[in-house]
Amino acid sequence: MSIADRKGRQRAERESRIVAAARVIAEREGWGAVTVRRLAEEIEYSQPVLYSHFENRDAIVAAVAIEGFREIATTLGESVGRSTGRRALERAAMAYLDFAVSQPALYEAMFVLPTDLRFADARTRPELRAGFDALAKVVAPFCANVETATETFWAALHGLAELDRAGRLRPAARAERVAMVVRAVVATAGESIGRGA
Amino acid sequence: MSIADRKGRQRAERESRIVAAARVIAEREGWGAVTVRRLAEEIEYSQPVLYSHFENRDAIVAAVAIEGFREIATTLGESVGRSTGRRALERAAMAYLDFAVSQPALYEAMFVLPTDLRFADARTRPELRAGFDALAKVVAPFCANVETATETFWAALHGLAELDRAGRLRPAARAERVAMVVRAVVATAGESIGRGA
DNA sequence: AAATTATTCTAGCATCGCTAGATTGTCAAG
DNA sequence: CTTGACAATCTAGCGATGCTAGAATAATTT
Repeated sequence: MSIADRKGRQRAERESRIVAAARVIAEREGWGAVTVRRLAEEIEYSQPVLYSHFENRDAIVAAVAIEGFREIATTLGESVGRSTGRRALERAAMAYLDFAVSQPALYEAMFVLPTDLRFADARTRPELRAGFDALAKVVAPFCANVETATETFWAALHGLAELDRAGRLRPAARAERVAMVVRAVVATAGESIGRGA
Repeated sequence: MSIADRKGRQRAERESRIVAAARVIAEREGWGAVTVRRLAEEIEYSQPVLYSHFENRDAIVAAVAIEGFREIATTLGESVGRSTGRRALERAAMAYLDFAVSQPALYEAMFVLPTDLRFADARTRPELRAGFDALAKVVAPFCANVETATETFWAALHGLAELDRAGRLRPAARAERVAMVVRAVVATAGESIGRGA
């Protein structure tokens, strides 16, 4: 079955070349420049070939997004490292923002463009959950209701990333805003534990 | 000059009919359904007429967005009313989220679709600033660095709105998340004042 | 009434996502 | 080696998009 294996490998490789090309073009020229014709030219095949790999253009964007979710999970994990407590919070927050700002098109694919990737749902793909778990880990020491606190922490970071990316916040104050979010999580710890849920 | 006035009025009215149609269609069927042909049919003129009002399709979206910025500013102001302190924070936060969730297409126009409306900039249009100021007003009592604190508060609300809209948070926990943000602002007050800037 | 200007429409271009049907390549059976 | 079946791929084109040039109409001025 070695020959069928080779075909399968080549097919998989072609698929990943499509995704890689989409990602590169998007990051360089924006998602508007990622057309099916352009991708076909890039991988040196005709357009219908793309549709044997992906149902439609959105599915290609979604494939890039999933790459992004995988990467942000490991990036968050690595950035935290062995640090704990407030230090871990700070590093995770900074790493999150750096990720979003340094790869805006990737981040856009993950959070702005597609809608068919469900989250708070049973069908949620594991890639989408890993990043959330990484955040939950650093938030947990400070909050009783971890799920809600993580959602809120994540939302704050996401909001900072989005508004920053859109040029709607003062770039110079980025670190200060991150520090403020971290301080907020730390400060609520006493209250929230004292108050219960 | 009454006749020229009438023409000006009619022209302005036609323009606002375009914007209104775009907004209604977007809210009912999504922005993808807002095509130039569709809008032309809606106002019962040919397509080129639209281009005598707006430079391109994006400019129509931007016009809807500006309506949104005007409205969210007054909505925030009204929701706060005479309340102060923590109460004012809570009401503003809830009003913000309600606005975003109840008019998703409008909110999308304001924050997702266009990029040519600049913010932290000298050319920032006053409509875009008013909402920010409304938030600053309720945040100010709790923070020394109002500008940064308002940016951060706004980002938290925006993140909650976006992730909520995309179905990536548990809908049932929305109020809890808002409460958490409010609590965070209140809790940081002591620290941030004590620590200075 | 004629000429000029402003207003609006018809018709079409380039490009997009996507697909049906023809064409080529591959490989086992005769 | 030939042939036939099957898989892989391409050519060509459909419908819809944003946008625009140039024709046609309406309004205003001379």
